[in-house]
Amino acid sequence: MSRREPLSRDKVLDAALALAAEEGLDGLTMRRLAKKLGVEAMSLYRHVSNKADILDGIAERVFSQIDRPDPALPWHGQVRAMALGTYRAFARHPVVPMALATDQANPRTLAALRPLDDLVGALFQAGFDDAGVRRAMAAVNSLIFGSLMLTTAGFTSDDFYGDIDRQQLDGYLRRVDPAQLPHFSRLLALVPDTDREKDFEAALDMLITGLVAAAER
Amino acid sequence: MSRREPLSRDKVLDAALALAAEEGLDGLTMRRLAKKLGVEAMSLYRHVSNKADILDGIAERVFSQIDRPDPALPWHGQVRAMALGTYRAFARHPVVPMALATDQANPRTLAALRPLDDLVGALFQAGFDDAGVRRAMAAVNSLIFGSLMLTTAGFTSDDFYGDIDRQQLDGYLRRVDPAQLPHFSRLLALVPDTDREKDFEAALDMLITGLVAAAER
DNA sequence: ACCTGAACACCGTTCAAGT
DNA sequence: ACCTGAACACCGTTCAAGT
Repeated sequence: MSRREPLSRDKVLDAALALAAEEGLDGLTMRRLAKKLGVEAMSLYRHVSNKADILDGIAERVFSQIDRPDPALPWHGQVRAMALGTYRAFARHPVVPMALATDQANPRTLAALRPLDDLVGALFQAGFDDAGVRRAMAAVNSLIFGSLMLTTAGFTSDDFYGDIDRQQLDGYLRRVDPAQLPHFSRLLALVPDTDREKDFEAALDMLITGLVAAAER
Repeated sequence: MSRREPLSRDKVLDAALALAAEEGLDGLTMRRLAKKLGVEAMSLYRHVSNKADILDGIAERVFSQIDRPDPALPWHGQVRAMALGTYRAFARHPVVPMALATDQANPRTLAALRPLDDLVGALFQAGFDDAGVRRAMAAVNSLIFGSLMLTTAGFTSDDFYGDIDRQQLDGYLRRVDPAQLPHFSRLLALVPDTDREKDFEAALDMLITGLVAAAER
């Protein structure tokens, strides 16, 4: 990968997202990123203040990909659209929720906070008071990022159920004693056939049922 | 800290939990952990196979602190008790959800999976079919771990709102333009006064309302 | 203005060596 | 049996130096 034109913040962030997608959060190092850009590690610091800045930058990008809700929708329709859009945006870049969860990324720019503002706006439309909005916002955000986390990490990750690691699952299934964990082992067999986005939608609809009930009280 | 008796896996894990509580996930390194135990880093490998093993070990400990649900409770009472107990156990050890979220910990022992089995068991009692149980389990787990993640990281963390960082909040409040983020900035002022466990309970109750409605259909 | 080389203070882990 | 010292291949980041 030869490079004549000078680097830029955008090019660094492009490469960082690509590298993180290929190698995971651990694989995203200043030295590897520089190599990918055909440059020495220290050159990156001309365009980015440090690694935390890179992680904030890629997180902000993902936040800014989230569509704004249609204000003509009823409030719970807006919440649903926002939540699903947020889930989809981050599911495309699984390292970003990981960086957020560990506080390695914490973007506080307008672009990153806009989706949150839209969500909060929809919840105020529902008629919650301030504390009610705060709780509802926390509930929706928790479900989104928790779902991403379970999607991304652990025994339900694509990685684990990918073709390569299929044998690991078999080994795992054999190690889980159905006599000791009867319910879990019954469930384990059907995890590979799940559509995670559909599961998130189901969870979201259950939460929204509860939100609507709470708003009406 | 002098030490005459030999090390053991349990002592290593005790020290690891303590160090992680003091220094965070980043501060938990083999070298620092060894120093805390009055030993060289390489001695740890006699009692633990590597760092991932330590993280699995402390995660398993937290899982095993979760009380089993009272089988006399109705299914949704069992789910509620499990979820709250899980939240509380992990809230006491915030580095563990972080390690789980980034797949640095992934314990697969009986002790770690027992709480999950109990949760799944309660959901089968509700009358869901296999796919319904899987979705309900994902919903509950997502809400728990997402809530922990929001509690632990980012602008709602204790760290951020601790006495030391109070000025940071003020600076943040000043940087958030109410004209640009009207709803979010309205909410921001009251975040410091929140009881995060109470907020989790509110979110959980909303989700359970939705779960009950889904089970009855 | 933009990039680099050498250096510093760290990591996890290995391996042969000590007691 | 249990612990250690030196070493290896990495990190993020600094700083003075190159063009």
